[in-house]
Amino acid sequence: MLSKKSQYAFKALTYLAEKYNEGPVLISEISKKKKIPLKFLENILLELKKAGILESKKGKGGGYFLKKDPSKVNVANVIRLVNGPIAMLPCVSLYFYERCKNCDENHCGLHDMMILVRDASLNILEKSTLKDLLM
Amino acid sequence: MLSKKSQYAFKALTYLAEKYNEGPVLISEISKKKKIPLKFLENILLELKKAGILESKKGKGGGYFLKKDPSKVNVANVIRLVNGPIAMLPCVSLYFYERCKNCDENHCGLHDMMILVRDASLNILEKSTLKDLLM
DNA sequence: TTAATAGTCTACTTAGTTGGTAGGGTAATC
DNA sequence: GATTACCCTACCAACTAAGTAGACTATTAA
Repeated sequence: MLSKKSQYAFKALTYLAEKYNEGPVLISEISKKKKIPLKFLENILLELKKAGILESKKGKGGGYFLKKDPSKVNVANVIRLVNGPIAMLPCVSLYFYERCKNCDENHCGLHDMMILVRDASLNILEKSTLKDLLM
Repeated sequence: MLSKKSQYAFKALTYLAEKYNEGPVLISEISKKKKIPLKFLENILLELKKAGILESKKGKGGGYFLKKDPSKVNVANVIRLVNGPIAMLPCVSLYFYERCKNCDENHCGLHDMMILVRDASLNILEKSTLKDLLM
């Protein structure tokens, strides 16, 4: 399941996507409009900035804004960043791989099945961008 | 991600699937062969029994065994039972549905995308059984 | 019929994560 | 140079995951 943090992140990102190229948006505005706790949102936006998805401007007239066009921001990457692995097992994760203990990956039915599930999910998430989330 | 508990459950179930129709198997045997903490495994097997997946026999010569043929035990159901929802959001879950707060499901791009992901995953998990996990 | 066996139950512990809050510091504009 | 608004550190309560302890109960073979 996606954490609340992830859901907040997507709400904030879609809000910023709607206002792309309209200049910086205040944290407090996003917080109010999307009903996200202000200080919690601060952390999330900061993290997104450090990951290169958002950009910010300080001082009067400052705020946050998307660094790239919404159609260039990949949904799978946002999930990995804020929520963690997409795969259901560490031993089938592409970005958070960990070897299985007590289990030979070459002879594990669960392993193989989870690769199928991962690829089915990624097939959708990797192709989707922030733009696709707008309605 | 699947919890350790879920991974243990699948290891135990596949072990029992391999020994289907060979009579009851001791918790201690499964624990030793699959390297699962004994008391933890006890809880898991009991839960699987209460859910109607396993059957048990007490006393000498007792143990646990599959109630149905491995090809009749659905992987998706085991995950729901031991791990919880398969969907990435409560508002798109079939068995653990919860309405979204502050968000209209009919006008939410994330909602729609997560339905696609859910269906792609279920398409694999609902069709798979314990038999498919054997190698 | 009783002793050994083996599952069942209740309760606890410990560590880590989630979802926040508080409050001050620092940098950029007007 | 004051104000604005981001940035950072720390803290907290509630919950979940993972595992442990120990007693209890039912079965069955001798």
